[in-house]
Amino acid sequence: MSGQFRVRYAPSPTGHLHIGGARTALFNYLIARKQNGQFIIRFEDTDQTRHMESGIGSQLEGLKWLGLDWDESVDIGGPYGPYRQTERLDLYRPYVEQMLQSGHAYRCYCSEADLEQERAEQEAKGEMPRYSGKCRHLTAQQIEQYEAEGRKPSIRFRVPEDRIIAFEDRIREHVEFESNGIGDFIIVRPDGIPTYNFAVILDDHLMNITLVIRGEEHLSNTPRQIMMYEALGLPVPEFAHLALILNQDRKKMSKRDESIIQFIEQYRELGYLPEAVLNFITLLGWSPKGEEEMFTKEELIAQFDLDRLSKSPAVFDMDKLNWMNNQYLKKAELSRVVDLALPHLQKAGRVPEQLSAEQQEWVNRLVALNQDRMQYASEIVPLSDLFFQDDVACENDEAEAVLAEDYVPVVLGSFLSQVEQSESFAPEHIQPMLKAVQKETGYKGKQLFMTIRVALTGQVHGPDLNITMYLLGKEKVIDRLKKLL
RNA sequence: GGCCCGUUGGUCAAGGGGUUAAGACACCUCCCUUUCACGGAGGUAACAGGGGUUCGAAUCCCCUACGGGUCACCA
Repeated sequence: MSGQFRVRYAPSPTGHLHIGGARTALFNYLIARKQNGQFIIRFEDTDQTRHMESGIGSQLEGLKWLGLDWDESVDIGGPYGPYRQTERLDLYRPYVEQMLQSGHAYRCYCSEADLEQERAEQEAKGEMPRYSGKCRHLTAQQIEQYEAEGRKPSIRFRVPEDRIIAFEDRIREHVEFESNGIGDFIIVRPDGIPTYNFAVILDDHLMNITLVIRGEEHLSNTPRQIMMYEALGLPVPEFAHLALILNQDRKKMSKRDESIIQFIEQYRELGYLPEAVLNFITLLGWSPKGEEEMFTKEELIAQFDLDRLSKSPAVFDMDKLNWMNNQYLKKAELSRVVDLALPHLQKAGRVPEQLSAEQQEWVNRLVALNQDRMQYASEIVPLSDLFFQDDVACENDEAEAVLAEDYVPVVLGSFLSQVEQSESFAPEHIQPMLKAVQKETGYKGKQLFMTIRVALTGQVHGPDLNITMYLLGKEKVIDRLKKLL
């Protein structure tokens, strides 16, 4: 099994799948498939206080929706399981022992309150908070006394002094840190559960991970991890640190930030197409070789390349995502778009839960009419407003100006009588009526079409007029025309 | 504040010593269309600033500025 290419996505299950997490997972996935390696999903749930059981299912579902699949994880198992850290506690124990025995780690009896006070004092003095190392050299008697007091120790890693920790990041290239800038950090909590920094290296080692692709926020954890690998005599994997995704204000996205839709789940709900979201996210921090940028998952796998990942952060551009989703929506099967759009119409109370055959047909036509202009499926609701309004109001001055022309009554009157006399109101029969109006009144082009469009919809922009009228229905058309005459 | 990372149009970005500095989104113009939209063709717009190195710097080096990350018993 050694010599294989193995990567992993290791989220903490604290909530839904985030754009940033999705991208990290995606890059891991793409390179794994490209290299014929394995893609593992592991859950880092050692923080009991923040644990959310639903997080695991939700993360996996989000990834599945995007079209990813994996070789090993909690749902399908695998030879390196279990795949959640709280189930791997026994596996970590020997390494803790080894650390303690070799002197690379020591017990620290400081309570959280002690540490907080220490931090406060340091801050008061204008120093930066950092563990003082006061438990580094406890005597046997001190330890005995602490134990007698019932204190539970945490275990700290003894950071070596005067070391330079250097590594070759696949994205950042040469990076180095001084060990002196790093305080002794906790690797096992008093309750025996290891902290993230310790558990990751053990899992990555135990799971034979060869390349760690993760967000830039982990870059400064890397020297800590390398020191631990070395203390345990374990091989160090390769690293690739991805630049972050920023919001429109060029800030890291915070959970509360509403300027941007952050969770994959929300895109699904709004009726985005997974292949569009996948395509778009890939382009955040990665660029293809040529000029083409619309890719299927398979094409992305073939093209993906670590060397083309960007070092600088990317701003999430909603406009472009919407454009791209529209591109995919236009090419999608109508029935698929209908399936996405219908629930939104039902939720808005526009059509009933149970549709008659005619209603279904009406919805199909409505969606087809708007398929080219929808950015995402739930937009069908605002786009269909005009069919459900009792009173048609001009949307703006431009529209009002159209109806203010002196030929308006002539055109509308002529068209009204055409409609009233018509036997069929099918789209193909509407066209001849317009011709007749043109012949009768002499008005054509903008003067004819725009007048009728604004009269019936209040808008100067809109979808195909004949079909709009057909979907509106003869009664409503007559009704709206009469109101203006 | 220390440490680390970054900086090409409004946004995504290519380009890594010699280029008219690509392409995409957005925006604008024109064409097509008896309306609207689609589509097509164009256009505006960028190497953060200052020093070096070099015949020559967007590309290499240094400094400054700005942005970000991190300094937890969070990941």
